[in-house]
Amino acid sequence: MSSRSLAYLLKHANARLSDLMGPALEPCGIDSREYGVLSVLGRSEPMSQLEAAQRMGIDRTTMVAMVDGLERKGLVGRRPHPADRRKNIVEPTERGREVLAEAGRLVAAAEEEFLAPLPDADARQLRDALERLIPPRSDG
Amino acid sequence: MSSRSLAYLLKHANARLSDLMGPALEPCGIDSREYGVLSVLGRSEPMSQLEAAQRMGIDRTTMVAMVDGLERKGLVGRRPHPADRRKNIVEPTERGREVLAEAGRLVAAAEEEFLAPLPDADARQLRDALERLIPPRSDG
DNA sequence: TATTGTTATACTCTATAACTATA
DNA sequence: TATAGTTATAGAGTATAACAATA
Repeated sequence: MSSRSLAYLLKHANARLSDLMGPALEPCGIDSREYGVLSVLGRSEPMSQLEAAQRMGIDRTTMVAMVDGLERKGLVGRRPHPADRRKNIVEPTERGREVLAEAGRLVAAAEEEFLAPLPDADARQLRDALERLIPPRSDG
Repeated sequence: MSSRSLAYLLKHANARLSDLMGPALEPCGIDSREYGVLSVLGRSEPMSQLEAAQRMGIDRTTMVAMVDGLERKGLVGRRPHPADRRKNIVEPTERGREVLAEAGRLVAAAEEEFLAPLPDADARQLRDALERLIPPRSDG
């Protein structure tokens, strides 16, 4: 009866991982939200701002600000979509890909630290369970 | 390589559960944050605002506003601590306990819906894993 | 007319700093 | 001097509404 609620646990799990990721990413000059955007933009086919926003489950107006920031840092570039000039294709720059690669290693380490209290099998199962609870947006 | 990050999964798990809990609690006239405060205040010994805040991992200034809201709704009452008049003892009213009981049922149903994609054993293991990742504040 | 990007704006949640009263 | 509650304020993160360009 005194067990903590699932909402509490998820909220604080989130907070704890953020607390690990923020400092971990500092050497890269990006925060965890920017890492999220960069990894979406860098890991598959070129996509528009709207597509990227939808894949992350954030609003397109939020994506504008995120891309602005990453562009100022020289990590992504905008160019018009050749077939539909309403759209911006947003892609990581060369430097952006380097940062993404390094950030990926740092994030993996942070996740590992976060999951350290769990045996490997339990950590894998936690991830699997969350994957099943959160259906992918379009592809994944 | 295209697997979604743990941060993404936790953030969206959080969001999905909130989306379920908000509407579920509407008949009670409270939101999920108020439910959290109410359940902390109702489930163990009487405690001060600061103790409640610490147990929830939120700031004492945030707790002021939460207790204000619950007090306006007639769900909790403040009274001075008999031995230390700097402290407020905050306790659910009779109506507050009724609301808490009903809200507890609604939240349990919302959690069940959230966890529906998982077999019972996996759902239990998810909760256990999160418990181990998030150390309790003082007792639990 | 609908969609994409953009801007301006507002809202939610939370914390920090400073004050009051008590200890 | 330190602690508990309070207030005023500010910041982060997000979304909504309205506009321009394009489809």
